[in-house]
Amino acid sequence: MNYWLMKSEPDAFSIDDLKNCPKGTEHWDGIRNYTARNFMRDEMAVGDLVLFYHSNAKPPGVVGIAKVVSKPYPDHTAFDNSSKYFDPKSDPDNPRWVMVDIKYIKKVKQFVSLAELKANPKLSDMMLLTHSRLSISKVTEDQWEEVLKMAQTKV
DNA sequence: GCCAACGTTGGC
DNA sequence: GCCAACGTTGGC
Repeated sequence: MNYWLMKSEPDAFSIDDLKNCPKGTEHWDGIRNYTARNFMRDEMAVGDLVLFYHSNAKPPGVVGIAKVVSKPYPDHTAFDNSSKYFDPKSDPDNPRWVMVDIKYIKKVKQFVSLAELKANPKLSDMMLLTHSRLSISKVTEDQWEEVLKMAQTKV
């Protein structure tokens, strides 16, 4: 069991958008960063839990909990030249980019802003804070429990 | 809208 | 393999 934090811009895809998907499940397409891809491809497993984070929001922060519900599989948007995620270098016979399916679990009871995360000394090593531009980051079990405590939420 | 941080690309 | 140029992310 691993824990993750995944960012999404609420203007593009919010926690409510995920909730409103059929079965609360959507594929997490468009990851075009090797570190984030490698996490999905090599380490994510069905059942892993995810902090759903709104980036480019006012204010940014953790808004909900989701779950990984598929193994990694090729990100087909890389092959679609009408997609904004089109990547001509991704060969359908050897896909460069992968995605997983994410399922809505719940919103947090108490929103936890980036400022609050930064202000908590127990979270100073959190990958979100040390790798600020990475859209998928790891969360340790201790960090997970601390963030859920701040969010007054249990899974 | 600005810009710092930083990942990627491509020439050499 | 180095590194300058460039593009993107995302907080503010």
